[in-house]
Amino acid sequence: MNPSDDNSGERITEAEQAVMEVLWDRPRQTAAEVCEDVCTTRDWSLATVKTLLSRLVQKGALAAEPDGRRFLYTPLIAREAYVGGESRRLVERLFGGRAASLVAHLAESEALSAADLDEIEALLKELRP
Amino acid sequence: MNPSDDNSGERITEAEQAVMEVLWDRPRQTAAEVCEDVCTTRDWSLATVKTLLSRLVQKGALAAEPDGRRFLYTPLIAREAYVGGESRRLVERLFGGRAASLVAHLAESEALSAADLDEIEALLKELRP
DNA sequence: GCTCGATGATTACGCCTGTAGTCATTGCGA
DNA sequence: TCGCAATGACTACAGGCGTAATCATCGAGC
Repeated sequence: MNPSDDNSGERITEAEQAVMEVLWDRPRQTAAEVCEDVCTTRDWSLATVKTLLSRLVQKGALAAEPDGRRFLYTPLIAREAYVGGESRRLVERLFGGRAASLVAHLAESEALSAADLDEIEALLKELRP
Repeated sequence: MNPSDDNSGERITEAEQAVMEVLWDRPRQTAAEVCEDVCTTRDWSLATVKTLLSRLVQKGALAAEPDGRRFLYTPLIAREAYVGGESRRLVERLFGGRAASLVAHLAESEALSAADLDEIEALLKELRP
């Protein structure tokens, strides 16, 4: 089992993910800083960001480190873990847990470019000498 | 663009998907028949299944063909299209649209068994002669 | 013809989510 | 020291989702 596989219960929603992304990109930011980044792209108000930050702290996805009278927010779960969890969930839901089926589907539906195929092939070679 | 890419707006939720699955498996079933299948696995009441069927018809995901005083339900969107849509959405959300990254992630996080890797390898060979 | 059971439609309701306003506090500058 | 501006906490609220009860209807059998 991986550490940082803290997939403990609480789901992270799409809006929440947007907030996580900016903190994964650079941890220890204030609410205002996070907003500066995400409020432009998603057209949110600062209040919205604060709510999402609170919910994420409540869910144990973020740590809030006091810094004077405000907080610096830092992810407690790694992006790796989140991405892994979501991927596994999708594979489970849509392909009965068979990840190869997902790859097959992507390939057949032309979601994979020739370059993608190259990349995957290289990956396979690397994974087993 | 594929036909049956009727990804027209309306999202299908997880509960709804369970209903779709049994109709993808065998189309033209009544509410009672669908329930017979899904009510055991998900522990639902017939009423719940009927609600989900109604919502799916409303969303344009199912056709309701009158059969006497009841309906036979049939998927209007192909499972392929649904699976493709969901997969693309995930790749977009988590990997910035780069499907190869998803495969890489699955491989590195050991979500892919040796058998999976074999299968993918065979797939690649098949995809390009 | 009339009642009963099956069936779809309607309504319900609590929780989650997205989005945001307001309130209370508190550190900082004047 | 005192008021202000920044900040997190609390509250709000509409819409979607999961789950289900109830209602209205209609066909079949007596």
